[in-house]
Amino acid sequence: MIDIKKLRENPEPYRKSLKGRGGDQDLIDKFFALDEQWRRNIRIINELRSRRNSLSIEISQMIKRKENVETLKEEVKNINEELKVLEESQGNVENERERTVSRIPNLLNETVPVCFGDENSKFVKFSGKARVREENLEEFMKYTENAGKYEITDKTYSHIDLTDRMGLVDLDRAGKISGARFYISRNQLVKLELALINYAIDFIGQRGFSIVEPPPMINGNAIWKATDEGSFNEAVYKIEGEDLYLISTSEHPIASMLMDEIIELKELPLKVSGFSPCFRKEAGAHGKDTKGIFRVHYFKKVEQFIFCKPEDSWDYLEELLKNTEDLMESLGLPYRVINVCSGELGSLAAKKYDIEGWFPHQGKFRELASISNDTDYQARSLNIKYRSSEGNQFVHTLNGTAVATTRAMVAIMENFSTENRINIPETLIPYTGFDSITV
RNA sequence: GCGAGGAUGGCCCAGCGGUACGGCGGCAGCCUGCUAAGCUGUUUUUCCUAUGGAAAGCGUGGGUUCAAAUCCCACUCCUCGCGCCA
Repeated sequence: MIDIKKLRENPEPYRKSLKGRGGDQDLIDKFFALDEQWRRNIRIINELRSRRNSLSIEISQMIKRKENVETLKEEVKNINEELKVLEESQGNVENERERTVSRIPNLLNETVPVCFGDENSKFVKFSGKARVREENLEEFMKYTENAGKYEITDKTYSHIDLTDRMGLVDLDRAGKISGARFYISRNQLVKLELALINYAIDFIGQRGFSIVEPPPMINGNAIWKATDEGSFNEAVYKIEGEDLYLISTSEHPIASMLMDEIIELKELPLKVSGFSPCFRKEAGAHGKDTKGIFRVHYFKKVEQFIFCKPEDSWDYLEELLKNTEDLMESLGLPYRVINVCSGELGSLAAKKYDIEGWFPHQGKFRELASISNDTDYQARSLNIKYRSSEGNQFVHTLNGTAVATTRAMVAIMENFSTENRINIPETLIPYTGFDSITV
Protein backbone atom coordinates (compact mmCIF):
# COMPACT_ATOMS: atom_id res chain seq x y z
CA MET A 1 0.00 0.00 0.00
CA ILE A 2 1.13 3.52 -0.71
CA ASP A 3 1.50 6.26 1.91
CA ILE A 4 -1.76 8.22 1.89
CA LYS A 5 -0.17 11.19 3.64
CA LYS A 6 2.33 11.54 0.82
CA LEU A 7 -0.46 11.10 -1.69
CA ARG A 8 -2.44 13.94 -0.07
CA GLU A 9 0.62 16.19 0.00
CA ASN A 10 1.68 15.58 -3.57
CA PRO A 11 -0.41 13.36 -5.87
CA GLU A 12 1.59 14.06 -9.02
CA PRO A 13 4.21 11.26 -8.67
CA TYR A 14 1.39 8.79 -8.07
CA ARG A 15 -0.50 9.94 -11.15
CA LYS A 16 2.67 9.61 -13.21
CA SER A 17 3.41 6.13 -11.86
CA LEU A 18 -0.16 4.99 -12.44
CA LYS A 19 -0.04 6.29 -16.00
CA GLY A 20 3.27 4.53 -16.67
CA ARG A 21 1.76 1.26 -15.56
CA GLY A 22 -1.40 1.73 -17.57
CA GLY A 23 -3.53 1.79 -14.46
CA ASP A 24 -6.91 3.41 -13.93
CA GLN A 25 -6.29 7.16 -13.73
CA ASP A 26 -9.56 7.79 -11.87
CA LEU A 27 -8.24 6.03 -8.77
CA ILE A 28 -6.49 9.14 -7.51
CA ASP A 29 -9.50 11.42 -7.95
CA LYS A 30 -11.70 8.81 -6.37
CA PHE A 31 -9.36 8.63 -3.42
CA PHE A 32 -9.49 12.39 -2.87
CA ALA A 33 -13.28 12.47 -3.01
CA LEU A 34 -13.54 9.66 -0.45
CA ASP A 35 -10.77 11.05 1.72
CA GLU A 36 -12.42 14.48 1.98
CA GLN A 37 -15.66 12.85 2.97
CA TRP A 38 -13.80 10.68 5.51
CA ARG A 39 -12.06 13.67 7.03
CA ARG A 40 -15.30 15.68 7.27
CA ASN A 41 -16.96 12.76 9.03
CA ILE A 42 -14.15 11.99 11.46
CA ARG A 43 -14.15 15.60 12.65
CA ILE A 44 -17.84 15.47 13.49
CA ILE A 45 -17.52 12.02 15.04
CA ASN A 46 -14.61 13.08 17.23
CA GLU A 47 -16.49 16.15 18.44
CA LEU A 48 -19.49 14.04 19.39
CA ARG A 49 -17.31 11.48 21.16
CA SER A 50 -15.54 14.23 23.01
CA ARG A 51 -18.86 15.63 24.20
CA ARG A 52 -20.01 12.17 25.24
CA ASN A 53 -16.81 11.53 27.18
CA SER A 54 -17.10 14.72 29.18
CA LEU A 55 -20.77 14.04 29.90
CA SER A 56 -19.85 10.57 31.15
CA ILE A 57 -17.29 11.99 33.54
CA GLU A 58 -19.85 14.52 34.73
CA ILE A 59 -22.39 11.75 35.31
CA SER A 60 -19.98 9.71 37.41
CA GLN A 61 -19.20 12.75 39.57
CA MET A 62 -22.89 13.59 40.01
CA ILE A 63 -23.66 10.01 41.00
CA LYS A 64 -21.05 10.30 43.75
CA ARG A 65 -22.82 13.42 44.97
CA LYS A 66 -26.14 11.59 44.64
CA GLU A 67 -27.56 14.07 42.19
CA ASN A 68 -30.13 13.35 39.50
CA VAL A 69 -28.46 12.39 36.19
CA GLU A 70 -31.47 11.46 34.04
CA THR A 71 -31.29 14.48 31.71
CA LEU A 72 -27.58 13.91 31.07
CA LYS A 73 -28.16 10.21 30.42
CA GLU A 74 -30.79 11.21 27.89
CA GLU A 75 -28.34 13.54 26.16
CA VAL A 76 -25.68 10.80 25.93
CA LYS A 77 -28.26 8.43 24.49
CA ASN A 78 -29.10 10.96 21.78
CA ILE A 79 -25.44 11.46 20.97
CA ASN A 80 -24.99 7.69 20.72
CA GLU A 81 -27.84 7.40 18.29
CA GLU A 82 -26.38 10.14 16.16
CA LEU A 83 -22.97 8.49 16.34
CA LYS A 84 -24.28 5.10 15.33
CA VAL A 85 -25.48 6.47 12.02
CA LEU A 86 -22.33 8.48 11.40
CA GLU A 87 -20.01 5.63 12.36
CA GLU A 88 -21.75 3.23 10.06
CA SER A 89 -21.46 5.55 7.12
CA GLN A 90 -17.84 6.30 8.05
CA GLY A 91 -17.13 2.58 8.05
CA ASN A 92 -18.41 2.33 4.51
CA VAL A 93 -16.44 5.35 3.36
CA GLU A 94 -13.33 3.98 5.00
CA ASN A 95 -13.68 0.58 3.36
CA GLU A 96 -14.23 2.16 -0.02
CA ARG A 97 -11.23 4.42 0.51
CA GLU A 98 -9.06 1.45 1.51
CA ARG A 99 -10.16 -0.48 -1.55
CA THR A 100 -9.28 2.49 -3.71
CA VAL A 101 -5.91 3.14 -2.12
CA SER A 102 -4.93 -0.50 -2.21
CA ARG A 103 -5.32 -0.44 -6.01
CA ILE A 104 -2.86 2.43 -6.41
CA PRO A 105 0.48 0.85 -7.34
CA ASN A 106 3.91 1.58 -5.91
CA LEU A 107 5.89 4.54 -7.22
CA LEU A 108 8.15 3.60 -10.11
CA ASN A 109 11.88 3.90 -9.67
CA GLU A 110 13.27 6.47 -12.11
CA THR A 111 15.45 3.84 -13.85
CA VAL A 112 12.43 1.76 -14.92
CA PRO A 113 11.73 2.10 -18.65
CA VAL A 114 8.25 3.54 -19.12
CA CYS A 115 6.52 1.49 -21.78
CA PHE A 116 4.34 -1.56 -22.32
CA GLY A 117 5.00 -5.12 -23.48
CA ASP A 118 7.76 -7.47 -22.39
CA GLU A 119 9.65 -6.88 -25.61
CA ASN A 120 10.14 -3.24 -24.59
CA SER A 121 11.82 -4.06 -21.30
CA LYS A 122 15.38 -2.78 -21.20
CA PHE A 123 18.19 -5.21 -21.94
CA VAL A 124 20.82 -5.06 -19.21
CA LYS A 125 23.32 -7.79 -19.97
CA PHE A 126 23.99 -11.23 -21.39
CA SER A 127 26.11 -13.88 -19.74
CA GLY A 128 27.37 -17.29 -20.79
CA LYS A 129 27.56 -18.97 -24.16
CA ALA A 130 24.37 -20.07 -25.86
CA ARG A 131 23.78 -22.89 -28.30
CA VAL A 132 21.66 -21.38 -31.02
CA ARG A 133 19.94 -22.91 -34.01
CA GLU A 134 20.49 -21.08 -37.29
CA GLU A 135 16.85 -20.09 -37.57
CA ASN A 136 16.81 -18.58 -34.07
CA LEU A 137 19.98 -16.54 -34.48
CA GLU A 138 18.23 -13.35 -35.48
CA GLU A 139 15.96 -13.53 -32.44
CA PHE A 140 18.89 -14.37 -30.18
CA MET A 141 20.93 -11.41 -31.41
CA LYS A 142 17.98 -9.07 -31.19
CA TYR A 143 17.23 -9.94 -27.59
CA THR A 144 20.86 -9.66 -26.53
CA GLU A 145 21.38 -6.44 -28.49
CA ASN A 146 24.14 -8.22 -30.40
CA ALA A 147 26.04 -8.84 -27.16
CA GLY A 148 25.19 -12.53 -26.95
CA LYS A 149 27.96 -15.10 -27.26
CA TYR A 150 26.87 -18.24 -29.08
CA GLU A 151 27.74 -21.27 -31.09
CA ILE A 152 25.56 -22.52 -33.87
CA THR A 153 24.08 -25.95 -33.40
CA ASP A 154 21.63 -28.03 -35.38
CA LYS A 155 20.92 -30.45 -32.59
CA THR A 156 18.59 -29.37 -29.82
CA TYR A 157 16.23 -31.52 -27.83
CA SER A 158 12.91 -30.80 -26.27
CA HIS A 159 12.61 -31.60 -22.60
CA ILE A 160 9.35 -33.34 -23.38
CA ASP A 161 11.05 -35.86 -25.70
CA LEU A 162 13.99 -36.33 -23.37
CA THR A 163 11.91 -36.94 -20.25
CA ASP A 164 9.65 -39.19 -22.23
CA ARG A 165 12.44 -41.30 -23.63
CA MET A 166 14.17 -41.55 -20.27
CA GLY A 167 11.03 -42.22 -18.31
CA LEU A 168 11.55 -39.19 -16.11
CA VAL A 169 8.05 -37.76 -16.27
CA ASP A 170 4.66 -39.42 -16.40
CA LEU A 171 2.23 -36.85 -17.71
CA ASP A 172 -0.56 -39.26 -18.65
CA ARG A 173 -1.03 -40.66 -15.20
CA ALA A 174 -0.64 -37.22 -13.63
CA GLY A 175 -3.46 -36.12 -15.92
CA LYS A 176 -5.55 -39.04 -14.78
CA ILE A 177 -5.19 -38.33 -11.07
CA SER A 178 -4.73 -34.54 -11.05
CA GLY A 179 -5.23 -32.94 -14.43
CA ALA A 180 -3.42 -30.84 -16.97
CA ARG A 181 -0.21 -29.06 -15.94
CA PHE A 182 0.57 -31.69 -13.33
CA TYR A 183 3.36 -34.22 -13.64
CA ILE A 184 4.74 -37.23 -11.91
CA SER A 185 8.46 -36.86 -11.54
CA ARG A 186 10.45 -40.09 -11.65
CA ASN A 187 13.82 -41.52 -10.74
CA GLN A 188 16.79 -39.28 -11.53
CA LEU A 189 14.55 -36.31 -12.17
CA VAL A 190 13.41 -36.47 -8.54
CA LYS A 191 17.04 -36.52 -7.50
CA LEU A 192 17.93 -33.69 -9.84
CA GLU A 193 15.22 -31.54 -8.33
CA LEU A 194 16.36 -32.28 -4.77
CA ALA A 195 19.94 -31.59 -5.82
CA LEU A 196 19.00 -28.20 -7.26
CA ILE A 197 17.17 -27.30 -4.07
CA ASN A 198 20.03 -28.34 -1.82
CA TYR A 199 22.57 -26.67 -4.03
CA ALA A 200 20.65 -23.38 -4.08
CA ILE A 201 20.06 -23.42 -0.33
CA ASP A 202 23.79 -23.94 0.25
CA PHE A 203 24.71 -21.31 -2.33
CA ILE A 204 22.46 -18.61 -0.88
CA GLY A 205 23.08 -19.73 2.70
CA GLN A 206 26.79 -19.07 2.23
CA ARG A 207 25.92 -15.46 1.47
CA GLY A 208 24.49 -14.65 4.86
CA PHE A 209 20.89 -15.79 4.47
CA SER A 210 19.11 -17.79 7.13
CA ILE A 211 17.00 -20.66 5.84
CA VAL A 212 13.27 -20.98 6.30
CA GLU A 213 10.64 -23.42 5.14
CA PRO A 214 7.31 -21.70 5.70
CA PRO A 215 3.86 -23.31 5.80
CA PRO A 216 2.58 -24.03 2.29
CA MET A 217 -0.81 -22.59 3.25
CA ILE A 218 -1.43 -19.19 4.79
CA ASN A 219 -4.60 -17.39 5.82
CA GLY A 220 -6.46 -14.72 3.90
CA ASN A 221 -5.18 -11.84 5.97
CA ALA A 222 -1.56 -12.80 5.40
CA ILE A 223 -1.85 -13.41 1.69
CA TRP A 224 -3.91 -10.32 0.91
CA LYS A 225 -1.47 -8.09 2.69
CA ALA A 226 1.56 -9.70 1.05
CA THR A 227 0.37 -9.59 -2.54
CA ASP A 228 -1.85 -7.68 -4.97
CA GLU A 229 -5.12 -8.43 -6.67
CA GLY A 230 -3.57 -9.23 -10.03
CA SER A 231 -1.16 -11.92 -8.92
CA PHE A 232 -3.69 -13.27 -6.45
CA ASN A 233 -6.31 -13.85 -9.13
CA GLU A 234 -3.82 -15.34 -11.53
CA ALA A 235 -2.14 -17.73 -9.15
CA VAL A 236 -3.73 -18.47 -5.83
CA TYR A 237 -5.69 -21.60 -4.94
CA LYS A 238 -8.10 -21.43 -2.00
CA ILE A 239 -8.80 -24.34 0.31
CA GLU A 240 -12.51 -24.93 0.24
CA GLY A 241 -14.32 -24.15 3.45
CA GLU A 242 -11.21 -22.85 5.20
CA ASP A 243 -9.55 -19.49 5.47
CA LEU A 244 -6.43 -20.94 3.88
CA TYR A 245 -4.65 -20.42 0.59
CA LEU A 246 -1.88 -22.42 -1.09
CA ILE A 247 1.17 -20.21 -1.45
CA SER A 248 2.30 -19.36 -4.97
CA THR A 249 5.75 -18.43 -3.67
CA SER A 250 7.50 -18.45 -0.31
CA GLU A 251 7.80 -14.68 -0.69
CA HIS A 252 4.31 -14.32 0.77
CA PRO A 253 4.72 -16.30 4.00
CA ILE A 254 8.22 -14.89 4.52
CA ALA A 255 6.97 -11.32 4.14
CA SER A 256 3.88 -11.86 6.24
CA MET A 257 5.61 -13.76 9.03
CA LEU A 258 6.83 -10.40 10.34
CA MET A 259 3.41 -8.76 9.99
CA ASP A 260 2.63 -6.22 12.75
CA GLU A 261 6.13 -6.45 14.15
CA ILE A 262 8.74 -3.83 14.92
CA ILE A 263 12.29 -4.91 14.11
CA GLU A 264 15.23 -3.55 16.08
CA LEU A 265 17.61 -1.49 13.99
CA LYS A 266 20.51 -3.82 14.79
CA GLU A 267 18.58 -6.78 13.34
CA LEU A 268 18.56 -5.21 9.88
CA PRO A 269 19.14 -6.25 7.21
CA LEU A 270 17.25 -9.49 7.71
CA LYS A 271 18.22 -11.86 4.92
CA VAL A 272 16.04 -14.91 4.61
CA SER A 273 16.22 -17.72 2.12
CA GLY A 274 12.98 -19.64 1.75
CA PHE A 275 12.33 -23.08 0.39
CA SER A 276 8.77 -24.07 -0.39
CA PRO A 277 6.43 -25.74 -2.80
CA CYS A 278 4.66 -23.24 -5.04
CA PHE A 279 1.12 -23.70 -6.29
CA ARG A 280 -0.16 -21.65 -9.20
CA LYS A 281 -3.44 -21.65 -11.02
CA GLU A 282 -1.83 -20.18 -14.14
CA ALA A 283 -5.22 -18.67 -14.82
CA GLY A 284 -3.95 -16.20 -17.40
CA ALA A 285 -1.93 -18.73 -19.38
CA HIS A 286 -4.49 -20.77 -21.32
CA GLY A 287 -2.87 -22.57 -24.22
CA LYS A 288 0.66 -21.45 -23.35
CA ASP A 289 3.37 -24.04 -22.74
CA THR A 290 0.78 -26.74 -22.28
CA LYS A 291 3.14 -29.68 -22.61
CA GLY A 292 5.82 -30.93 -20.31
CA ILE A 293 6.92 -29.41 -17.05
CA PHE A 294 7.78 -25.90 -18.19
CA ARG A 295 4.60 -24.28 -16.89
CA VAL A 296 2.92 -26.31 -14.19
CA HIS A 297 0.56 -25.91 -11.24
CA TYR A 298 3.12 -27.17 -8.77
CA PHE A 299 6.86 -26.78 -8.41
CA LYS A 300 9.44 -25.95 -5.77
CA LYS A 301 11.45 -22.86 -5.32
CA VAL A 302 14.31 -21.46 -3.31
CA GLU A 303 13.70 -17.78 -2.76
CA GLN A 304 15.74 -14.88 -1.39
CA PHE A 305 14.09 -12.24 0.75
CA ILE A 306 15.48 -9.12 2.45
CA PHE A 307 13.98 -6.77 5.02
CA CYS A 308 16.15 -3.64 5.22
CA LYS A 309 16.39 0.06 5.92
CA PRO A 310 14.96 2.29 3.17
CA GLU A 311 18.32 3.81 2.28
CA ASP A 312 19.84 0.37 1.58
CA SER A 313 17.23 -1.28 -0.58
CA TRP A 314 18.61 -0.27 -3.97
CA ASP A 315 21.99 -1.75 -3.15
CA TYR A 316 20.32 -4.94 -1.99
CA LEU A 317 18.36 -5.21 -5.23
CA GLU A 318 21.69 -5.39 -7.04
CA GLU A 319 22.96 -7.89 -4.45
CA LEU A 320 19.98 -10.20 -5.00
CA LEU A 321 20.45 -9.94 -8.74
CA LYS A 322 24.13 -10.78 -8.39
CA ASN A 323 23.37 -13.80 -6.18
CA THR A 324 20.98 -15.26 -8.72
CA GLU A 325 23.27 -14.42 -11.62
CA ASP A 326 26.19 -16.13 -9.90
CA LEU A 327 24.00 -19.14 -9.26
CA MET A 328 22.95 -19.34 -12.92
CA GLU A 329 26.56 -18.93 -14.03
CA SER A 330 27.69 -21.65 -11.64
CA LEU A 331 25.21 -23.96 -13.35
CA GLY A 332 26.56 -22.88 -16.73
CA LEU A 333 23.23 -21.57 -17.95
CA PRO A 334 23.31 -18.78 -20.55
CA TYR A 335 20.94 -15.95 -19.62
CA ARG A 336 20.12 -12.32 -20.11
CA VAL A 337 19.02 -9.77 -17.55
CA ILE A 338 16.26 -7.31 -18.30
CA ASN A 339 15.00 -4.26 -16.48
CA VAL A 340 11.27 -4.92 -16.65
CA CYS A 341 9.32 -2.02 -18.12
CA SER A 342 6.62 -0.12 -16.23
CA GLY A 343 3.66 -1.70 -18.00
CA GLU A 344 4.73 -5.24 -17.03
CA LEU A 345 5.61 -4.61 -13.40
CA GLY A 346 3.41 -5.92 -10.63
CA SER A 347 1.87 -3.21 -8.52
CA LEU A 348 4.10 -3.91 -5.50
CA ALA A 349 7.42 -3.54 -7.27
CA ALA A 350 9.17 -0.21 -7.74
CA LYS A 351 11.64 -2.01 -9.99
CA LYS A 352 12.11 -5.56 -11.19
CA TYR A 353 14.84 -7.48 -12.95
CA ASP A 354 14.03 -10.66 -14.80
CA ILE A 355 16.68 -13.25 -15.51
CA GLU A 356 15.79 -15.09 -18.67
CA GLY A 357 17.60 -18.25 -19.59
CA TRP A 358 18.29 -19.20 -23.18
CA PHE A 359 16.31 -22.30 -24.13
CA PRO A 360 18.00 -23.67 -27.30
CA HIS A 361 15.14 -25.92 -28.36
CA GLN A 362 12.40 -23.36 -27.81
CA GLY A 363 14.74 -20.85 -29.47
CA LYS A 364 13.77 -18.24 -26.92
CA PHE A 365 14.73 -16.55 -23.73
CA ARG A 366 12.34 -17.58 -20.97
CA GLU A 367 12.00 -16.40 -17.40
CA LEU A 368 14.11 -18.29 -14.86
CA ALA A 369 14.10 -15.76 -12.04
CA SER A 370 12.58 -12.48 -11.04
CA ILE A 371 14.03 -10.00 -8.54
CA SER A 372 12.06 -7.05 -7.17
CA ASN A 373 12.38 -4.12 -4.81
CA ASP A 374 8.96 -3.48 -3.29
CA THR A 375 10.36 -0.52 -1.26
CA ASP A 376 7.96 0.21 1.62
CA TYR A 377 4.83 -0.81 -0.28
CA GLN A 378 4.53 -4.39 0.94
CA ALA A 379 5.83 -3.48 4.41
CA ARG A 380 3.16 -0.80 4.83
CA SER A 381 0.35 -3.25 3.99
CA LEU A 382 1.85 -5.79 6.38
CA ASN A 383 2.73 -3.14 8.98
CA ILE A 384 6.37 -4.14 9.35
CA LYS A 385 8.47 -1.40 10.90
CA TYR A 386 11.90 -0.88 12.37
CA ARG A 387 12.83 1.27 15.31
CA SER A 388 14.90 4.30 14.47
CA SER A 389 15.83 7.52 16.23
CA GLU A 390 13.34 9.38 14.00
CA GLY A 391 10.52 7.10 15.19
CA ASN A 392 9.32 3.81 13.82
CA GLN A 393 9.46 3.54 10.07
CA PHE A 394 8.41 0.96 7.52
CA VAL A 395 11.17 -1.35 6.32
CA HIS A 396 11.83 -1.98 2.66
CA THR A 397 11.28 -5.51 1.34
CA LEU A 398 12.95 -7.23 -1.60
CA ASN A 399 12.48 -10.66 -3.06
CA GLY A 400 14.10 -12.70 -5.74
CA THR A 401 14.19 -16.20 -7.11
CA ALA A 402 17.26 -18.29 -6.42
CA VAL A 403 16.01 -21.38 -8.23
CA ALA A 404 12.62 -22.44 -9.49
CA THR A 405 13.01 -26.17 -9.96
CA THR A 406 10.95 -27.05 -13.02
CA ARG A 407 12.19 -24.12 -15.09
CA ALA A 408 15.79 -24.76 -14.11
CA MET A 409 15.48 -28.46 -14.95
CA VAL A 410 14.06 -27.68 -18.38
CA ALA A 411 16.91 -25.20 -18.91
CA ILE A 412 19.45 -27.84 -17.96
CA MET A 413 17.83 -30.38 -20.30
CA GLU A 414 17.70 -28.01 -23.25
CA ASN A 415 21.21 -26.66 -22.77
CA PHE A 416 23.21 -29.73 -21.80
CA SER A 417 21.68 -32.66 -23.66
CA THR A 418 22.67 -34.90 -26.48
CA GLU A 419 20.17 -37.21 -28.12
CA ASN A 420 20.26 -39.85 -25.41
CA ARG A 421 21.93 -38.08 -22.53
CA ILE A 422 21.26 -35.23 -20.13
CA ASN A 423 24.51 -33.91 -18.73
CA ILE A 424 24.40 -32.63 -15.17
CA PRO A 425 26.21 -29.32 -14.56
CA GLU A 426 29.50 -30.02 -12.82
CA THR A 427 28.64 -28.01 -9.69
CA LEU A 428 25.52 -30.13 -9.19
CA ILE A 429 27.14 -33.54 -9.45
CA PRO A 430 28.09 -33.69 -5.74
CA TYR A 431 24.42 -33.13 -5.02
CA THR A 432 22.91 -35.53 -7.57
CA GLY A 433 25.46 -38.26 -7.17
CA PHE A 434 25.46 -38.85 -10.94
CA ASP A 435 26.92 -36.88 -13.84
CA SER A 436 24.32 -37.66 -16.46
CA ILE A 437 20.99 -39.21 -17.15
CA THR A 438 20.79 -41.61 -20.06
CA VAL A 439 18.16 -43.59 -21.87
C1' G B 1 -11.62 -34.00 19.27
C1' C B 2 -12.38 -33.13 24.98
C1' G B 3 -11.10 -30.35 29.45
C1' A B 4 -8.58 -26.28 32.00
C1' G B 5 -6.01 -21.72 31.78
C1' G B 6 -4.58 -17.42 28.97
C1' A B 7 -4.15 -13.07 25.09
C1' U B 8 -3.14 -5.51 27.91
C1' G B 9 1.61 -0.39 24.56
C1' G B 10 8.68 -2.72 21.70
C1' C B 11 8.96 -6.58 25.96
C1' C B 12 7.17 -8.16 31.00
C1' C B 13 3.10 -7.31 34.13
C1' A B 14 -1.20 -4.95 37.26
C1' G B 15 -6.21 -3.52 36.74
C1' C B 16 -11.63 -7.20 36.46
C1' G B 17 -17.78 -1.48 35.48
C1' G B 18 -15.91 5.29 36.31
C1' U B 19 -12.04 6.40 31.42
C1' A B 20 -4.86 1.95 31.11
C1' C B 21 -0.57 0.98 37.28
C1' G B 22 4.31 -0.34 37.56
C1' G B 23 8.94 -2.36 35.68
C1' C B 24 12.46 -3.35 31.62
C1' G B 25 14.26 -1.66 26.98
C1' G B 26 14.67 2.49 23.34
C1' C B 27 15.08 7.86 22.51
C1' A B 28 16.00 13.01 24.36
C1' G B 29 17.75 16.08 28.23
C1' C B 30 20.12 17.02 33.15
C1' C B 31 24.13 15.71 36.44
C1' U B 32 29.07 13.72 36.76
C1' G B 33 36.25 13.36 35.26
C1' C B 34 33.50 9.45 31.96
C1' U B 35 29.64 6.11 26.69
C1' A B 36 28.92 3.74 34.40
C1' A B 37 25.35 5.00 38.34
C1' G B 38 21.47 8.55 39.31
C1' C B 39 17.48 12.10 38.00
C1' U B 40 13.60 14.17 34.53
C1' G B 41 10.74 13.73 30.28
C1' U B 42 9.22 10.71 26.27
C1' U B 43 7.70 6.05 23.84
C1' U B 44 0.98 3.39 19.25
C1' U B 45 -2.44 5.19 15.39
C1' U B 46 -5.58 9.10 13.56
C1' C B 47 -7.99 14.00 13.03
C1' C B 48 -7.84 19.42 13.69
C1' U B 49 -8.49 26.08 13.64
C1' A B 50 -1.48 22.53 15.36
C1' U B 51 4.80 25.02 20.64
C1' G B 52 -1.64 23.27 21.40
C1' G B 53 -6.40 20.43 21.38
C1' A B 54 -9.18 16.00 20.52
C1' A B 55 -10.32 10.87 19.17
C1' A B 56 -9.21 5.76 18.92
C1' G B 57 -6.59 1.67 21.03
C1' C B 58 -6.46 -3.79 26.24
C1' G B 59 -6.72 -10.96 20.58
C1' U B 60 -11.23 -10.31 16.65
C1' G B 61 -16.51 -9.28 15.94
C1' G B 62 -21.15 -8.31 18.24
C1' G B 63 -24.24 -7.09 22.73
C1' U B 64 -25.66 -4.85 27.75
C1' U B 65 -24.73 0.19 30.11
C1' C B 66 -24.81 7.22 30.83
C1' A B 67 -19.92 4.66 30.99
C1' A B 68 -16.64 -1.81 29.13
C1' A B 69 -9.71 -3.86 29.45
C1' U B 70 -13.42 -5.10 33.21
C1' C B 71 -20.08 -8.00 32.39
C1' C B 72 -22.64 -11.29 28.36
C1' C B 73 -22.43 -14.02 23.41
C1' A B 74 -19.67 -15.86 19.20
C1' C B 75 -14.99 -16.62 16.97
C1' U B 76 -9.37 -16.84 16.42
C1' C B 77 -4.77 -17.96 18.34
C1' C B 78 -1.41 -19.61 22.36
C1' U B 79 -0.12 -22.77 26.81
C1' C B 80 -0.92 -27.20 29.78
C1' G B 81 -3.31 -31.96 30.40
C1' C B 82 -6.19 -36.22 27.99
C1' G B 83 -7.33 -38.78 23.40
C1' C B 84 -5.84 -39.86 18.27
C1' C B 85 -1.74 -39.97 14.94
C1' A B 86 3.02 -39.88 10.42
